Amino acid sequence: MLRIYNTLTGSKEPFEPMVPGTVRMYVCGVTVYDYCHIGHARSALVFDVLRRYLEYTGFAVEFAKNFTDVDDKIIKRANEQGVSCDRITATYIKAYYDDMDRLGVRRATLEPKATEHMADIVALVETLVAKGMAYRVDGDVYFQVDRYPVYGRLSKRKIEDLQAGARVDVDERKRHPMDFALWKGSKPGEPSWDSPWGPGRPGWHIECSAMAMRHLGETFDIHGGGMDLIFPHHENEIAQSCGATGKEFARYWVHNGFVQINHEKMSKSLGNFFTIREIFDKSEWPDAVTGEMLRYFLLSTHYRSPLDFSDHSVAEAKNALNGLYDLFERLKEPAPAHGAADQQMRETSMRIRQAFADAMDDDVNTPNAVAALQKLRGEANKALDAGLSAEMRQAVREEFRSLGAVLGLLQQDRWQFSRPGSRESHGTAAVSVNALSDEEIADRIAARLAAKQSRDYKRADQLRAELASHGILIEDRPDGTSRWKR
RNA sequence: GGCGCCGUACCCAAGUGGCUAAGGGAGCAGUCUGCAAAACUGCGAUGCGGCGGUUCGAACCCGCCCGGCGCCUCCA
Repeated sequence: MLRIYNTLTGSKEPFEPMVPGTVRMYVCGVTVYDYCHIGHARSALVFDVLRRYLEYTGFAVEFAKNFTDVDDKIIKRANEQGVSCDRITATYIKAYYDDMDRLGVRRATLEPKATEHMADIVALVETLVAKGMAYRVDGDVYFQVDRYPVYGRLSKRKIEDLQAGARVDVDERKRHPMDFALWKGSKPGEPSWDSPWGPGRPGWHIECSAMAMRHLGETFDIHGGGMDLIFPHHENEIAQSCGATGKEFARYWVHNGFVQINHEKMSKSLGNFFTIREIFDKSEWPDAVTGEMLRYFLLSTHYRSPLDFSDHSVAEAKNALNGLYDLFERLKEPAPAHGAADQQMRETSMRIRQAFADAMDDDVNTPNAVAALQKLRGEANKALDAGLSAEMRQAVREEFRSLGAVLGLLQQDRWQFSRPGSRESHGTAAVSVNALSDEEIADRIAARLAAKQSRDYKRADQLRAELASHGILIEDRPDGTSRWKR
């Protein structure tokens, strides 16, 4: 059974959904005003993997991930570029999908947008006003923090401490410095929607409450996001949601750690961030970075730990992945009907499947899950030396496929993995310029084989060098034939 | 000032009271090979930032110290 760390209680807890067999989870998505960076990638990946694992263990998952498409930063960006907010959000939603597709992040089952839930948002604010938990000031509506007595229970802060440490300019109209906007009256030229308090737009926190409740119910299972959302965003979501319904909002709060650069948080102000597309587009053959490499890298650290991004780390991920794909090539070799190591391999495979599940059950310990996969690689290579039947080879390949699918890894064939120009790259011509066709490669390999047979090793090495210059590596089999890889 | 996190081999990274401290990458040596690649085998922390303490027993618990970081303000 899955045990997961719940920020609300500060401990790992056995995970049991409210409705047996179905998990309802909500994850804070992105504000669509710019390209996603690796930090966004990590967050998306963590919850993508959690969702995949829940499905793997048999749950149906209702997974909502929102797009924040009304926001100060969007308005600012639109004004800077002299285009509409809709134009900005459409552009970056498209970019988001492109990036996520390359990372292999699956679509959520529900992807609500704030602009499409104004009625829900307004209704929720009205409820809070009616209950005396929110008050109106001019065209704005604020949530009154001290009307929610357990405010601070998620982030373990006391209102008094916050007050003492507050560095933000306090809006004098607020009754308490920590009160936050549910509804903001709009200034001329800003996008706005009608409301009982005049034209305006929602505050940042209210949209998530309204959309989560609309799609998943007043109480649902998992709510996720980056660590930095614990306060104030998720704290405020809890206050306004629980304040409105009198019920618990999300039962398990899950937060992922940051991606860092040289041990510092990536941030725009430090100028040390990398966008996902930049990493893909700047990398060049033969060191091209693929989505799978980034995935492997991001999953090789536990989701709650900080993780340092560097080219070196991604290269290590690539090498680790390489060993796996080399094994797959071996598994494809012609094989006899019976193998001496079949039985042993079958048992090993089962044992590792269990180890993999144990790792994932332990608060989604992907580094251990990956280690299990690597362990299987070693065992499979050994079994191959001892003798594996064609059937068993296929079974081993299937094992990698099914476990890999939980992490979103190992779903490709070697060829697709190491040839970014073919499938991963989006219209990059550079890679294919000096690439050889399969036929040309086959011709040269045949020529080399002939040279080898006539003991003309000089010619054979020459042909191998030529292929190498095109990024083709030759591996000779024991029987004298060769396989190749890019 | 408040709340919290991290420090494990050359690098990345699991392990959070009790078998020889996972796994990967890099390196070195060996087997195999015309050579190479791949694969396999072996080597690699008597020690887990430091010093004390608790315990039969600690990388894991407690205290202090050193070093690094995060949140408290938009932020994955």
